[in-house]
Parts: sequence; C-alpha cells; structure tokens
Amino acid sequence: MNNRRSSPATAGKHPAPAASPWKASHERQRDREVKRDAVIRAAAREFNRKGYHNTSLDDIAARLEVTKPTVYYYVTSKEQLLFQCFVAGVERIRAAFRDVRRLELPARERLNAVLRRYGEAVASEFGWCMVRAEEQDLSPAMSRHIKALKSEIDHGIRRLIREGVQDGSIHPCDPKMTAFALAGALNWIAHWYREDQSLSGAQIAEAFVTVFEAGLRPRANAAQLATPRRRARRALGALAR
Amino acid sequence: MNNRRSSPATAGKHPAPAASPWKASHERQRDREVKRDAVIRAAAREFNRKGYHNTSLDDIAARLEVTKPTVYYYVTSKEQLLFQCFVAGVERIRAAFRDVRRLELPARERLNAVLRRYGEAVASEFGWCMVRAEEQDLSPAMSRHIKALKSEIDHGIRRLIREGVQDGSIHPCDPKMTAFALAGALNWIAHWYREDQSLSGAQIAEAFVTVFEAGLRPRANAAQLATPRRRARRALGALAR
DNA sequence: TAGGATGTCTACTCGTGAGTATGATCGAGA
DNA sequence: TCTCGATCATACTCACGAGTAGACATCCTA
Repeated sequence: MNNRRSSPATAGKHPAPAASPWKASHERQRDREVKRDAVIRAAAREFNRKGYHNTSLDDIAARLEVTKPTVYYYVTSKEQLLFQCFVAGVERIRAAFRDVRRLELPARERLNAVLRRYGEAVASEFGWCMVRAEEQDLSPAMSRHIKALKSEIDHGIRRLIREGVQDGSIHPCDPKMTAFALAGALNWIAHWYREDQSLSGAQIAEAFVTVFEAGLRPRANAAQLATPRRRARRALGALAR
Repeated sequence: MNNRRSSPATAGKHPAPAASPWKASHERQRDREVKRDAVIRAAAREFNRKGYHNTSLDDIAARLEVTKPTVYYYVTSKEQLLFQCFVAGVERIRAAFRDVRRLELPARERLNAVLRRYGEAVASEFGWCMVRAEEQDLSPAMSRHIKALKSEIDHGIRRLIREGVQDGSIHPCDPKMTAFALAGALNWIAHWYREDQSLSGAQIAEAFVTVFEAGLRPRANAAQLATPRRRARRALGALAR
C-alpha cells in the first residue's frame, strides 16, 4: 500500500549521488502526478460503469483504497474530475489530427486514419467521459471549454471531407451532415461497447470505416444507380434550405 | 388555469343528454389521461433541456404551474417518468417497423423508410429520453425492459440489412456493425439537435440516409475501386475473429 | 532531533431533492 | 345542504453526497 519509494526504477538503488536538494522535490512532484493520474483514471472507470451522477467521490476513493479527502487532495472538485477525463480522451483525437496532417495522402485516406484513432479513443476507458460529459453538468466556463474542443474536432472532420471532395477521393456530399453522421456513429460506440467487448476498439473502428466507405447501395452495375442518384440529389437540394 | 371543463369540445354545450352516471366518470378518466400526458411531456422537455439528474420534480411541477404532489398524483416516481418518456419515443420507431412490414419493396427501401422515421423520433421531444435513458438510472426491472426494447429495434435493423444483402439491394456487409453504425449516427442527433435546429428532423434523417446510401468512396470509375476493395475485404476478414 | 512540508484520515456541515402525511377545495350526486 | 371522491397544496421527513475542518502521520531538511 505504501509503495511510494518502491515503484520508480530510479529510487532505492541509486539515491541521487550528487544529492541535489531539488532531486527529491522533483521525484515527489512526479510521484504526485502519478497519483493524480490514478485518481483520474479511477474516476473515468467509475463514471463509465455507473454514470457521472451515480458515482460518488466516496466510490472513487474506495476504488483507490483511500478516503474522500485524499481524492480532494489531488483534484478540486468532482466537476474538474469529469473535465480532466474528457480532456484525456479528446487529446487522443487531437493527436490523430496532428499526426495526419503530415501525411501525403488523399484526404479520404487521412480521414480514415483519423476515424480509426477516433474510434479507438471512444472505446477507451475515457470514451464515456469524452462522449457523454454533458454541458449541463459543468460550470459555464468548463462547458465553453468542452464545446470549443468538440467544435474543433467537428470542424477538423468537415475540413477533411471538403478536401476529399475537392481532390476527388470522396463522393460529393454535404460536409456538415456527413461529419455529424460519421462522428455520431463513432461516438455511439461508447454506449454499447461496455456491454459487448467482443471486438477491440481498433477492430470496431476498422469495421465502421469499411461501412462508411462502401455505403449501403450495391456497386455492381451503373445502370441500377440512375434512379437512387436522382433521389439523393433531390434530398441534397432540400438541404440547401 | 382552471380550465378543466372548458377544454374538451364535447363539454359545456351538450351536457350528455341521456345523463349516464358513467359519462362524467369517463370524461374525468379521459381528462386524467390528458393531464398525465402533459406531465410526461413536460418531463421530457425538462430532461431534454437539463438532463435527468439536473431536473427536479419541483422543476417539472413548476413548468406545469402545479406543485410536486400533483405530479406524484399522476406518476409514481421520477424513474417511471423517465421510463414513460422512453417508451413514448421508442413506440414511434416500433410503429415504423410495423408499417414497413406491409410494403412490397426491396429491403434497402424499407430500411431507409425505417431510418427516416427513426431520425424523426430522435429529433422529437422524446429523443433525449429515448437515447440517453441510462440503465444505471433505473431499477433492474425497468432497465431490463428498456434493454429489451432497444434490442428489438437493433435486431429489426439487422434483419432488414440481412434481407437487403440477400435480395441484392444492399452491398454485402457485416449486419451487426452496420446496424450499430446506422443507429449510432441517428441516435447521436439527440445530442446536437438541441443546439442546431436549422433543419427539421425529417430533413436530417433524409440527409443521413443519403450519406449512408452513397458511402464516402467516389463511384466514378471502377478501376479506382480495386485497391480499397481489397482492403475492405481484409478488414471484414479480421472481423470474423 | 526539532520543525516544516506533505499526505492522509476521522468526523463533521450543509444543501438538495425524492417522496409523503395531512388537510383544504371543489364539483357532483343524494 | 351534506357527503364523497377526486384533485391539489402546505409543510414536512429523510437519505445521500459534495465539500471541509482539523487532527495525525510521515518524510525531508537544517
């Protein structure tokens, strides 16, 4: 239980030869962050299992085998805990966008890469918090922050779609609605993944990308496409308001 | 405020000539159901605005300009209120399945019809409750009931997909994953529709169906499809476990 | 080895909200 | 006019959970 000294590989054997007074302080700092992370992870898992409102800080503390004030020693409020979980999840998606920017590929391939990472993030332990953190549960300031992050991701997807339509790698479509559909399908994973873990996050993401790519309509012969095509265009026309 | 007698068109002018003692009773009964409906609707709207846990029964009562005990006169608990909202939403989708069964159309067309009604239901006032009613907030019995209803819908979609693959109207795919993707995209409407009501539920549903149908990959020339096709098949192979 | 910093616990406060006991009101029938 | 049942309000109870005060322990530095 009291393994504070035993866990880091650097501790014990080599007690900092030059004995700088800062060394211990740094180590403590690092130690503190490890514990804070553990608190956030534990919170994510409990939120995932029982939902935000049905999880008390006593529950989270119990899961860590400590008491509530200890949890409060690492975070300032339950709300902040949810927020941190959200950020931890969303950060993975932002990283995916950053990584993909460097690639020299058609936009559809880049979009697929992002969607794969997106799906994995949603199926991760932070998925629930990322997807279901409700603005109503948070203070106005945090709510704004979360909305901004969500909007950033949404617009990132829309941009990739637009680029794909331009470079010809994506079938012409309404970027906004398409982004909503893609993100929605992936977000929804967080709702059912708890129940059905027969596939890994990566496998689900891959399967979804396959579905998105192909669409429902069979691709066999071109003649068959005539009628539905016209209908689709009519629908898009209605969307123009 | 006290319009109990003035609202029904049959009241006042024609005070039930034959004067059966049951008449008044019937009328009261109907009256009661109207009020009960109003309670459920008000709850749905408040849940939609602020979430289940952030809505107190005092809030709902205030919205109806009555007090909490009045609400309890029509429902037995907050939980039941949520459940009723859920059922009200889901019933529309079940109706869609029933209606579609009669149609003599390729399965893809029937699926589209269901998805359109599905989208409209999710964008309705009961959408939030239908989509976000968490099992963890409900008693085991109600939770089971809700799960059964959800599962019924899920399997209905899968069945239509399978039929479509068989009758050739749907591109071969994994029915389970495809159903998850479609339902997820539509369910997610409940999350953002509150914020962005620039389109009607029907319009959104129509736009989504268009996206689902076409998929992302351009359909222009067949040669272009060779590589991605192979990749898609590889992914489906991985799904077979 | 004293004294300060860090980390954790016990034992609270306090607001909130679900649900209820009890009684007032009001219309309908006797 | 009196009663009865349906409807609704006042004014509670009670549990739960977020957050805190203050004591205690443990380690680090001087």
